[in-house]
Amino acid sequence: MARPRAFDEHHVLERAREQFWATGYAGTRMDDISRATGLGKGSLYGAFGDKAGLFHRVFDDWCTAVVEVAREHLTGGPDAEALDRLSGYVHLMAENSASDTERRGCLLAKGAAELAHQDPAVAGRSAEAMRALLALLRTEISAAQRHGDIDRDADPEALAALLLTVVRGAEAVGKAGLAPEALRTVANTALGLLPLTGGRRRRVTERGPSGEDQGDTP
Amino acid sequence: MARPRAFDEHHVLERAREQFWATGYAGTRMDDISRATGLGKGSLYGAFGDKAGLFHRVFDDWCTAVVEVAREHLTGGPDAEALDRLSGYVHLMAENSASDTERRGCLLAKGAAELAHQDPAVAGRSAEAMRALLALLRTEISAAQRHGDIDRDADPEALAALLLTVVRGAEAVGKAGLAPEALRTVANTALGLLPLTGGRRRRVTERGPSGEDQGDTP
DNA sequence: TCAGTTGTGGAATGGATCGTCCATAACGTA
DNA sequence: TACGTTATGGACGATCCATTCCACAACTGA
Repeated sequence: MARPRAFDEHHVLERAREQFWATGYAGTRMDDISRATGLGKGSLYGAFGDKAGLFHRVFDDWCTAVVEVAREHLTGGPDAEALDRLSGYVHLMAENSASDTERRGCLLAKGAAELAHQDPAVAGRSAEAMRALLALLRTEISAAQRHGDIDRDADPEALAALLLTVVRGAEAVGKAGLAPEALRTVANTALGLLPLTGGRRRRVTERGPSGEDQGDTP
Repeated sequence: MARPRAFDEHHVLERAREQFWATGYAGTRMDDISRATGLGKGSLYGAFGDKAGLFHRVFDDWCTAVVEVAREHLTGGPDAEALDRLSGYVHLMAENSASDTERRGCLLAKGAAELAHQDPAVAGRSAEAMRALLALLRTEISAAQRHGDIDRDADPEALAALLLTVVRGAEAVGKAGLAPEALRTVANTALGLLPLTGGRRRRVTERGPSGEDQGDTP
């Protein structure tokens, strides 16, 4: 009963995200979102409460997506390929940061930077995402250790925290203006320094034509 | 001739920085700054132009300070202590991020996150700071290689980029909510994975009571 | 001491912005 | 088809905010 919504909520959130992503929370006007989505203020406020509510919804969805990407790339395969999955994920994230020529960065980082200090909901949600990413990385590192690719004596929690820091750090330094090639190098360097065992051991930090791919992962 | 300024510019910039740091660029009102500094609008605009000008000034000073801290910790010593200087710097930065319980993060990261996409001045200044930090780290890594502490075959540029990413990444994940102990661990892990030589080789990634300091640097 | 110049604080201004309100539209149900 | 309910969109009100303006203060040089 009653009139049904004429808009696709998912589509509206997507447009709203574009706005918040480009100009931040405080820098985005509800009129911008109204124009970008084609929705009138009445519908916007009726559906999402207020500006903060809309942002929380967008931010929450983004955090979910970030963790989901990690989950897709890191889980669901044999231990024998765990190291390749880790490598693939780290390279993918570095490539994302490197190819972000517009310097928009990641909304998770941007939102946390702008609001974590003032908004407990944002602070909590971003912290939850960090914990989830850390857990996914730790699980894969343990898998690679089980298969003997990574030194069994290494602390998986510590290595996971390092890789998470490298991935998020690449985003940060990329946004701050470090050259894209340098970001790709960072992924190679970090992966090359992991305490690998036997046949997996490599020396990706050797001098040479910089930025070349070691060919182990896309 | 003419009436002299009654305020200390340095002091005013300090207070303005506190405001921008806490609430970001768009989230800070000139009234806030007027109240925080005790300066009337007339003086504020007379001295700094407008809001953007004031922010640029604050941001520029902050970037200078960030690079200066690195310079103080990384330069001016014998090659024999280069590795210790690197270790000290990375630990210091991680500790800074870990002890930032208010989640304010670093103004360099916060400003770049909010404005790099829209403001070329901010984008340029942050990129310049990144290049300067990278150069300082590379120089010290080369010094440690000359002295034989770090593997001479390693690419100093790549290792510098990695350490920069770890340092800035620690700030980012800390702001996003990763546990402070994890940040301290990250510094140890990253330093422990550097391709050290002979007597300098350590195994800081071994499992054990997590977060313990290896005792090599404050 | 007087004139000229620059600094100071806060009121005033004009435009932007969040959120509300309301007349109307679109649907299910009786 | 008539009615109750929810959606829509844009005008509107109240506030906020960056910037300007101005009357006055403080200082220097003559």
